[in-house]
Amino acid sequence: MSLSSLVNDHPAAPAKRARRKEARPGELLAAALDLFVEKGFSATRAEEVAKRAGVSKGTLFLYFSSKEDLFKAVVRDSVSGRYPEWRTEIQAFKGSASELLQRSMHTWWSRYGATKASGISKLVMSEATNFPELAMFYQREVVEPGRELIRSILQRGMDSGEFRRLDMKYGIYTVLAPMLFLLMWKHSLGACVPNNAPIVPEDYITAQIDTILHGLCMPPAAHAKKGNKSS
Amino acid sequence: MSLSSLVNDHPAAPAKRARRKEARPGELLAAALDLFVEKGFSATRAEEVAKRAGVSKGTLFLYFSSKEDLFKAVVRDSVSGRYPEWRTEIQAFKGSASELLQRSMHTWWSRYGATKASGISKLVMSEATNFPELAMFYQREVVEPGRELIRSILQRGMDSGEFRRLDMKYGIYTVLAPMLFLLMWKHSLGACVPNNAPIVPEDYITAQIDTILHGLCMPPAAHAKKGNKSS
Amino acid sequence: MSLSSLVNDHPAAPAKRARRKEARPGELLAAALDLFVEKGFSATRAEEVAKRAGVSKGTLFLYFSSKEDLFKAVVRDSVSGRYPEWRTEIQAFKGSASELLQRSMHTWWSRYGATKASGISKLVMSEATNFPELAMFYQREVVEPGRELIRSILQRGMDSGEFRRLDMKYGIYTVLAPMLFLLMWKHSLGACVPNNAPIVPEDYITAQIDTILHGLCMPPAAHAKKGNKSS
Amino acid sequence: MSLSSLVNDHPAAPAKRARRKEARPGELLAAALDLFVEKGFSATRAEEVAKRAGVSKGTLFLYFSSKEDLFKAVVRDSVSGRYPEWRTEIQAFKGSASELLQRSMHTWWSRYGATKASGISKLVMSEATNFPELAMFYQREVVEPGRELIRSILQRGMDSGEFRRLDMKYGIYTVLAPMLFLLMWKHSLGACVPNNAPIVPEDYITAQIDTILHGLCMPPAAHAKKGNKSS
DNA sequence: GATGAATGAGGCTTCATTCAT
DNA sequence: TATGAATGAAGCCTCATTCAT
Repeated sequence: MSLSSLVNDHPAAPAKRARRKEARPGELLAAALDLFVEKGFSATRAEEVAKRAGVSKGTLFLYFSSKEDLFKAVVRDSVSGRYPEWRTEIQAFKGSASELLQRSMHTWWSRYGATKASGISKLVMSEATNFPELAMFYQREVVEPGRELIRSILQRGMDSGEFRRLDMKYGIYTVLAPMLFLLMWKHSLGACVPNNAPIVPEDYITAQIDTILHGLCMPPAAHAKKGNKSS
Repeated sequence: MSLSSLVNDHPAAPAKRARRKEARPGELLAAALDLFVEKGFSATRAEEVAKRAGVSKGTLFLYFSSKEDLFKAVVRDSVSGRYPEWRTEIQAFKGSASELLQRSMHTWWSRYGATKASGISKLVMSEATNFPELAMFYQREVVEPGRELIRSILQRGMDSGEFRRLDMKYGIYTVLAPMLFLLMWKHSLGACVPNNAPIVPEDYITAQIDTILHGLCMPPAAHAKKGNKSS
Repeated sequence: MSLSSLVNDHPAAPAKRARRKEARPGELLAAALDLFVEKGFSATRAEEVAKRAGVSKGTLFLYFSSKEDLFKAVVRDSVSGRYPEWRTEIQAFKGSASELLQRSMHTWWSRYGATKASGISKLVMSEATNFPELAMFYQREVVEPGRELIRSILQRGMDSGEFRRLDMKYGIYTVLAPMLFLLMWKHSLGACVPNNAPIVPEDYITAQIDTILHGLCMPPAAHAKKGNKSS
Repeated sequence: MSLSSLVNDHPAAPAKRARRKEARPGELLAAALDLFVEKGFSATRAEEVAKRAGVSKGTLFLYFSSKEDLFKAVVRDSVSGRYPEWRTEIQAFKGSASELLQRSMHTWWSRYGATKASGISKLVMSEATNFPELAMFYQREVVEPGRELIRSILQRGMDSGEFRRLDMKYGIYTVLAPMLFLLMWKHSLGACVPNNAPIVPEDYITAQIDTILHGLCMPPAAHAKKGNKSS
């Protein structure tokens, strides 16, 4: 199973030889991705992007008419159409819905969340109000399909009787929220606040899955001595 | 129970000329809150804040020594500084931990999440890497105390046997993640994407609480007796 | 003998009792003198002057129409008409011209150069090009009379045969240059450069007088073995 | 003997469009020198320097990271950095110490004092207290080496028996003071006061040398044989 | 007269963007 | 195409000066 990356990894470099002109936009996008993720939109200097891409400032504007344009291109470029593949893998999964959910979330982290590329999601959320058009694009191309995937996993559990019947509209967020929270955390406070007990993403996810699946409350079978919600 | 006002309510200016030194900081803070939430920290122009507060550029710097200082003041004014009260109310709460959790989350929303002030949390997460000092300030003044509050609720449930024993370190995020996700959503994608099925915060929270408490899985023994959302 | 101060010392305070309105300008001038000398014209803040004078910023502008105006007033105020007195004392001096020169220079230092008030001379030289009118005033009121005094001392020495006959026009600078140099040094580089061998004004003056009177060269009587200028 | 050029002579720009990166710093330095000397450091506007150099405000900061940096560059360019050459020439001089002193002082004037660059010395003394770092820079780069040069001349005269033995610490000022005084005079009072008998620098220096070497007093033995200015 | 809150021109500096080469 | 020097609008902040109280 390979819930492959949601972000293009610019395989550009044909063989590291006679590439140049054709590779330019890709190199610029890669450099811009790095810097936007690292420093945010407004703190990223056009010249720095150019330098990291190995070209001059002027060249950058040959390919992108403005810094905003570059940013939009980075976001658009980062979205790859790998959902079909992912969807296929999920559908092909043999095992319980719980297992599928576990696998999916951990894989999502290792393939996407842990990647620098995940910074794009953080970036889009951060800059959404300044780039509404981009937000809509991202919503349409990334969020909705992702939601759909989560929905399919939950549906599978409900259909099999493994999961309780929940309002699907909000049930999806049970999975989505912890993941996006982790992303945001990693790229914001977690990245700049010294912390003696930092979040270990794998442990975090494991713990979240446990609660997502079984809840905080003692199971009713355990005849809770006291404190049960309805007792 | 009244988790009293989590947010300052800057009342309208006294008259026209009568507004004096005492009112200025509040007016500036209110204007700054509006603009920071609306456009982000970097994109907000000091002069614009002043103008919205009805004063000149220079006046702003009479009350806040720098834009960053202004931001800190907004955070303090809008977000932190109310924890002691909230803490007291939580400790005074009579009822099960589940009920406390429910009340706390709903109240958190109505008193903070639903207000403009909540945009600050989104803002800090968005701009944290550019303003590490601000991020640390927020971490210290807002995040840590908030975590402590959640911890106290969960501990109460565990002590009473109502909640399962969880690793507290990650257990906290079970509560924190859905709330911060909602905030981010509201202020980023949710704010600029037309949606025919928008998240209704109260319903979202209700649903999240249900899952947090009971999990997605069917309870092992109690055959479908509970867990149906509509039952 | 008292070659009294060239600068007014604001004897203002009538008896430290019912002074206020009448004393204001004087207090402001005194405060401004301090600060201008200490920090220069442009680095001195109007508000700081007011604060040191114990009044509000507005009051300052009640008495002086602008910061430039204040500066001019400070300089004009600092010039007192004590030359007649000084002149008298010099004329009354009994002793050789050499002794008179020595006494005059040392006294000049202790009564004026060592005083904070000497900063005015430095200030005028520093700001001369920005305040030409002030420079002319100072030239007329301070420099010319001072030059006249030096001239009288030198003339006395020449008349008595004690001094060589020199072109008086430039001879004056033999005395003036070392003194003004000391002033400048004290208030500029000497004031802000850490120095393990700082100039001790009294020693400096003593040494300068020695050279002024006897020159660097070995006296001809000593049958200079070699290196004599004209030998 | 040729105490070669103490000052950079920024030759005119090559053409009109051809002036490129190599010429810019020199043009900016020349413009800055003009303005700093003319108006002082604080009163000189960065934009004005740029305009006089024929470039835009932004270009200035392409070459100098700040106004202070620009000033340091002016100092380096106009004043220091020529000492080694000068030192060599002094050491190579064949003749008496008196002659060396004469030549050095007159040359110092024609090569430095008479040029615009000398305004820098006046400027530093004027603004030293406001820019301590600048003052220290000047002290280190200009004053100390200059003092060393004077010391070497005096030492030579003492070693040869031509000069009396003096405390070197203060002896240096015998030479330094008249020169710095002349500089100050030229750029402050002398520059803005109409004068019907202005100082003629060459005559001033000649006269000062005479006194420095032989003093004001009649030589003890040689009855008026020398010391007359015109003899 | 006295106050001190308010003003706003103006300074330094940054940086996206242009354009001559 | 590519370059990188040049531009200049715009941002933050200061502070002399004004003016309502």
